[in-house]
Amino acid sequence: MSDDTPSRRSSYHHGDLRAQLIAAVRDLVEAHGPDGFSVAEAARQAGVSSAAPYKHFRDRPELLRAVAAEGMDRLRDAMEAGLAQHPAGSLQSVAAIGQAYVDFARGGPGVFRLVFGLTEGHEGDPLLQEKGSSCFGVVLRATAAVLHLPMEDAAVRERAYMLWTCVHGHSFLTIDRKTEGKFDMSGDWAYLMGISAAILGPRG
Amino acid sequence: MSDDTPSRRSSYHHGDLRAQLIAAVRDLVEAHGPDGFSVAEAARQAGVSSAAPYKHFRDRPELLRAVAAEGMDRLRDAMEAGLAQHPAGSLQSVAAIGQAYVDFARGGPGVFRLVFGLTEGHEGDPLLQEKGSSCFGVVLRATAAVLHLPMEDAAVRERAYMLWTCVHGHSFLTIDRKTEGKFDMSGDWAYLMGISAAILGPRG
DNA sequence: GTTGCCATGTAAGTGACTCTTACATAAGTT
DNA sequence: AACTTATGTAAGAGTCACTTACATGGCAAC
Repeated sequence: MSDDTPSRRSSYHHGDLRAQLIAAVRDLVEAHGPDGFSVAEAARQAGVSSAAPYKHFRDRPELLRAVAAEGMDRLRDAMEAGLAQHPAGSLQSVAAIGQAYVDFARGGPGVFRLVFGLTEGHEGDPLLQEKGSSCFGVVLRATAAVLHLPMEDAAVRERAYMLWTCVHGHSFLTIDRKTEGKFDMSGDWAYLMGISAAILGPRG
Repeated sequence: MSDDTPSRRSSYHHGDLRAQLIAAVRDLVEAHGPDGFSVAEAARQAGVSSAAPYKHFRDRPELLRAVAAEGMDRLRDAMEAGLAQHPAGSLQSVAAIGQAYVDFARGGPGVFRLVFGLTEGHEGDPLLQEKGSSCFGVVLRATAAVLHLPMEDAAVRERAYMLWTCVHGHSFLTIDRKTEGKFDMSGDWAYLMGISAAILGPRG
C-alpha cells in the first residue's frame, strides 16, 4: 500500500498506529464499502493484533468517524480550490464547486457515503456538523457573489441550498448507478452549468 | 408488531415465512438501519430457527433486495398518486411527485437508504433497475406535460433528471440530518415549488 | 543509572452473526 | 403405500466487535 510509512516494526510499539489505521480504513471502505470494512482487517493490514485499535479508538464508529472527518476536510479543500479557479460571481465558479463535489464522490464513493451516510453514531457529532457547515459556507459564498447579495440574505441561503441538493443528489445517483438508462450526460459540466443557470438565473 | 399474520404456529411448517420475514426485515431496517439488521433477529421475530430464512433467501443481500423491491413499488405508487392529485402540466403536479418522494424518505429512512444505497450486491439487479426506471418514468411524464414536449425529447430527459437530483438530494440531506443549521424550510412545499419553477420555468 | 509510571502493545476469551451441513417433518403425487 | 419435494431444526465452522488480564518499553523523577 503505502511505502512511506514503515510497516516493518522495529520494536514492540508501533509508533504510528493511529494514522496508519485511518489510512487502512480508508482503503478498506473504498474497497468494500462502509459496511464491508472490519476493525480486525484494518488491524491485520497495520500488522498489529485485533485488540490494538481499541487503544486508539473507542469503537468501530469512532474509527469511521475519524475517516469521515478527514474526508470532509479534503472535500472542503477541493471545493475551495474549484471556486478559486474562476472569477468570483460567475456561474462557472459555482459549477466548479459542484464539479469538485462530484469528483470527490466519484473518486471515493466509499468515503463519500461514509461522510454523508449517518453511519451508526454520526448524528450529533459536533465536529462533523461543523465541518459540514464549513463546506456549505463555500457554496454560500459563491452564491452570494453571483446574486450580488450578502451571505446572510434568505434568498442566498435558499438558492445555495437548492444547488447543494442538486449536486448532492447527482453525486449519489451517479455512484449508486441509478442513472444508467435515465440520463447519459456527456459530462458533468453541462449538467452543472445547467442547474447553476436555472437556479441562479442566466446572468454571469 | 403485526397481528393479522398468525405468529402462533399450528404445525411444524410455518406457512407464511417468506412474507413474514420481509415484514420483519422492514421493521428492523427501520429501527436499526440497513446495517443494524441481522438475519438471525428477523428469524427470531418470525419464531423460527436462524437457519430457516436460508430456505427462502440465498443470503442476507437477497433478503434485503426483496425488501428494497417492495419499497420501490410503494414509492412509485406514491409518486403516481401525487401526480394524479393536480392538473396535468401544472408545476403543482411536479412538486407533488417530489413531495411523495420526500415523504417516502422521511417516513421510512431505513428502507429509503436501502432502496437507493447500493447495499452490498444491488449493482446489476435487473429487477431493481427496472423498478427505478419505472419511478423515473413518472417524473418524465409530468415533465413532458409541463414543457408540452414528447417524453422522448432530450430536453425533457434533461429537466426531469435535474428535478430528480434535487429531490433526491433534499431527501438524503434531510434524513441524514445534514441540513440542520443550513436551511430551515418552513416546509418542503416551498422548496419543491421553487425548484420546479426554476428548472421548468415559471409557467404552469 | 535506577525506579516506577503509563501509553501502547498482545493473548485469550465471550457472545453474536452469517452461512453450511446433515437430518427431520409434512404435504402432495403417483 | 412409497417417492419426491418443500420447508423446518440442530449443530457447527469461521468471522467479528469488544473485553480483560498481562507484557513491553519510553520517559520523568529521583
